[in-house]
Parts: sequence; structure tokens; C-alpha cells
Amino acid sequence: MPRRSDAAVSDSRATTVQAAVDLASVEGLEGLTIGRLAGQLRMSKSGLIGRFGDKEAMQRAVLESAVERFTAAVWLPARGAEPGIARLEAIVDAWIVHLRSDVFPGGCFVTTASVEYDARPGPLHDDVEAAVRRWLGVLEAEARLAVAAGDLAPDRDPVEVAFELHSLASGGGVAARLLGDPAGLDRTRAAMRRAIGLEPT
Amino acid sequence: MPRRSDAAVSDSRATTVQAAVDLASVEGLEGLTIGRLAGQLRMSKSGLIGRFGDKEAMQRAVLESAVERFTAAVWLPARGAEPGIARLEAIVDAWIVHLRSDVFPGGCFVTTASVEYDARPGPLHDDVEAAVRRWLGVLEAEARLAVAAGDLAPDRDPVEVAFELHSLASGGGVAARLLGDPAGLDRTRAAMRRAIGLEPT
DNA sequence: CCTACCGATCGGTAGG
DNA sequence: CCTACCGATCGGTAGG
Repeated sequence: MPRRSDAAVSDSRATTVQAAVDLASVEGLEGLTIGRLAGQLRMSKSGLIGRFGDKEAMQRAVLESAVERFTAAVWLPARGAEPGIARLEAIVDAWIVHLRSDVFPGGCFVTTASVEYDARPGPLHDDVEAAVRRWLGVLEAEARLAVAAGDLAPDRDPVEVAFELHSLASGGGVAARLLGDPAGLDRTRAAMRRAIGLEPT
Repeated sequence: MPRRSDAAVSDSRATTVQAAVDLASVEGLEGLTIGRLAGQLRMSKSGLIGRFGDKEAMQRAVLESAVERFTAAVWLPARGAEPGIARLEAIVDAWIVHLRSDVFPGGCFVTTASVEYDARPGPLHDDVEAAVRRWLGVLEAEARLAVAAGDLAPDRDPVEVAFELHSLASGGGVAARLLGDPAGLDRTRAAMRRAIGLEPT
């Protein structure tokens, strides 16, 4: 018999990961240190690292959790909308709401991780790349449905639409936060709507 | 009389900064360490730090130099073009060429710095913010000229155009590098041209 | 999960 | 510009 039930172990791990996501959101996945996180959780470094194995495994778990937060915030709410332009619009709306929210205290987690690992090979690079590819794939599929439905011009390339939306949200989110200017996200929203042929509103 | 001429001192400092820009381009300004840079330059840590005062002063000098590289690569070549859409087009072209080049081995320096400091106050945050504001101001002025010349729709907001171009280059450059896909920059170029009303070519 | 500890590295200073 | 050194912190292990 284990001294703690599996549920309790997985619970404590989930709590740990949550705190780590918040810390890494500000400091980056590279800036995350075992000592600081352990101190914040009032536990020993060895106790903390024991939950993951080593730092890299912890970073990968943190990234995975952050991606789940993003999906839950942006993809799930939009899933109910009609396929086509309505769903694309719902994704843009949820995305902007997400960027305005404090889901990640330090700004979009995947964007931060993308910049940290875009020029550094390794498992974390591969994980971030895979997550971005999955999300681009979702956007592309939605854009394709919108083209098929006649909501987007027939010569509009779904791959291009997906890449454009991703670039605008990623770059616009960073700039809005850096400038401390909420209007930045209004502009990001307007640009994303333009990219899918909608009026600014 | 100084033991080394002013020119020699400033020369050695410039060499130091150049090496530091390349290192920080990959590791980030936060990942830049005195020990590693000193080792790469085959000098002592104290000798290196003596050229700047402390690490933060070195980081600020590195950022300033990187901004100058960007301006020289993107703004100077476009300056000769006619004001209006021709100059905007020239800026986009130079920008994409710059992103494709190895001017910064680790990707756009200002984008990396924006992400590192968007959620962290301090002098470096302020320096990055000021640099981005200056560049957005340049883009906005050019967009305004293009609107005045009738090259952009009269209801197109120059501030929005500037923010959109910046977001696309910043986010698109990161994604293209992360995915290791040169087509990413083709898509970025197409999106930037779309933003200023031009055909993809 | 803990304490105690490892070698390496951090930014920086003293003194020359 | 150097050597020598400071206290702090890094990721991680040994042993319980």
C-alpha cells in the first residue's frame, strides 16, 4: 500500500504544476528554478524534483499544462459555434478575451516558450513546435470549412489564414503587453477580423 | 595620457558588444552571462565588466546596438523609396530580407527582448518599450503618408496599419523560426502586403 | 517527503 | 586589464 493514494499524489502534482505555470508565465520556462518554486510551495528542492524526475521533465509538464489552459480558454468555447465564419469569429473573440484575462500573469505562455526555444534544439523545442503545429492545424481546418461554406474568398489559402491569425495574436499580444496599452488588443482584434474578412465592429 | 587611445577603447567595446549581441540573440538578454561572454572573448570577467560597469549597463548597450542593426537593415534601405505605398513596400521587403538573413543568429532581437521584459519592470523594459514605440512611430508616419497620397483607403487608421505590420513581422518571424519553415516568412510577407493593400506577388 | 551536501556557476569586489 | 576571492544560487544526489 502506498502511503498516499494515487489521487492525492496526482493532486499535489497538479497543484505544483499550476504554481509552476504561473511562475514560468512571468520568468519563462528557462527562468523557472527548482529552488524558487520549492520556496514558494514551502517544500524542499528534493521533494519538488522528486515529483518529476528532473528539471526538464518538470518544464515539459508545465508546458503541457499551459497548452491545456489555452485550449480550454480559446478552443472549447468556440467549438459550439457553427462551422465557417461564425466559428472563426468565435475563436478570435475567445482568443482576445483570453489575452485580456489573467490566465497567464506574464502573457501568452506558448509565445514566450516559442521565443525561448525557437533557436535552441531539444525536447522542449520539439514540444513547443508540436503544440503550435497542432493549433495551426485546427485554425487551418476551420479556415478550410469557411472557404468551403463560401464565407471566405475561394482563393484564400487556409494555411495562410491560420498562419496570419497566429502571427497577429502572438505578436500583437506581446506588443500590447509591452506597451501597457489595452488598445493594442483592440487593434489585434481588428486585424484578426480583417484577416477573415470581417468588419472591425 | 591614457594608456590606450579613446579610439582603441571604443573599438574594443564595440567588438565586445558585437559578440554579446550574437550570444544574446540566441540566449536572450537575460540568458547573457558575464562568465560565458568573457570566456568566449578570452578575457577575465572583471576585465569584461569593467568595460560597462555592471551587467545591466552591458545589457542596455547590447540592446541599443541590436536596435541600430535593425534600423540599418530595415529602415535605411527603404529610406530612398518614394513616400507612400512604394516606401511601405520597400520596408516590408527589407524587413523580410532581414528576417531571412543571419543578422541575428537567434531571431529578431527586439522580439526576444519584448517577450523577456513585457511583464518585468525596470530599465530594460523601458528601453525595449521605447525602441518599439519609435519603430511604430516610423511605420505610422509612413502609413499616414500613404493614406494622404491615396495609396491606402482614407478610412485606414495609420496607427492600426503600423501595429498590424509590427505584429505580423514579430509573430510571423518567431513562428517561421520555430517551425523551421522558410515558407513561414513567405506567408508573413504575403500577410504584410495584404495589410497595406498589395497583391501577394 | 526531509536534511545535508556536491561541484559548478552566478554577478561582483578587492587589490594590484 | 589581471588573479583571487566573496556569498548566493544553480540542478541534482545520497541517505534516510
